[in-house]
Amino acid sequence: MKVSTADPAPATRLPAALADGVFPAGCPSRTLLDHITSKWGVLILLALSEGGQRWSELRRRAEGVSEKMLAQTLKTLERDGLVSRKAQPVIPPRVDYSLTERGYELSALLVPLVAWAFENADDIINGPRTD
Amino acid sequence: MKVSTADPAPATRLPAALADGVFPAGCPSRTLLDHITSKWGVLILLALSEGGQRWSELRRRAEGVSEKMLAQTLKTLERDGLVSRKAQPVIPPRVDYSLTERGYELSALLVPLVAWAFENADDIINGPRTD
DNA sequence: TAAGGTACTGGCATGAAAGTTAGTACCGCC
DNA sequence: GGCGGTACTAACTTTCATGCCAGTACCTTA
Repeated sequence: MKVSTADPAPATRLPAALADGVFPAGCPSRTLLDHITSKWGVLILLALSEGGQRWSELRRRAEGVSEKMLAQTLKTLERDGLVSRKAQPVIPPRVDYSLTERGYELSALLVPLVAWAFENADDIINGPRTD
Repeated sequence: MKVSTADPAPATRLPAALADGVFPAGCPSRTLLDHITSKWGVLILLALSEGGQRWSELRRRAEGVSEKMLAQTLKTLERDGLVSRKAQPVIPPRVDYSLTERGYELSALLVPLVAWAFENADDIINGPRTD
């Protein structure tokens, strides 16, 4: 089945692995995508793309995140090997989070996306449209 | 407040508009990001990045999507000016969906992300990890 | 005539995601 | 001595996204 017939040449191509261009339902990439494109996942990865940060700073930067969600998201990202957690056994607890190498790889792709969203959001959401 | 002190130089930078690197809660980019990083939003944008397609083909390619969710997601993306809908008033209904110029802009950023996820997913989710 | 395909819409139900609140352990500050 | 800060976890509740099913309108094929 031929899919692209006479369309504006897509400079970017889907992974060839997709037989017939179908995104399989059980595919692990679905899960991973869910993690990294989750509401708070994106923001946390973005925040960390600027360098290691502490719990409380992440809370401040991802405005509106609850402690629960921050903990949960960080745990998921850590399990996925995107974020590394370094806890120092000092008396007021101090934990630093940072991106792993893999995390940086990802954030390099994520940052332009968010930057684009940031630039276009106002136009699109509040838009020139009046309806 | 200095954020990045001695971290692996991030080649990619966040939009400078972010004061203090804080992602504001009420920001329209949050909404837009929610739309494009939604479970089905990503897949539909990706599918369409290969060219215009019909309703039934999108259903097949975004495996597991329900008709309701497909309709809803397409409507949101259309309202955001990312997808355009062309309905032909023929007798068995025929509707073609495609990306707008803005949609293509976005998909150019989205495709590498998904490709990366696709490549790394197996490793990360089912992983070399045994626990 | 009945089934099936196309492109939907709407209602009800449910389950997962998210928010809220409270608790922990230890310390410094006033 | 009590409050606040740090970095969480756990229980409870609410909200919402999603799923499932049924219906529509018209045509084609069997």
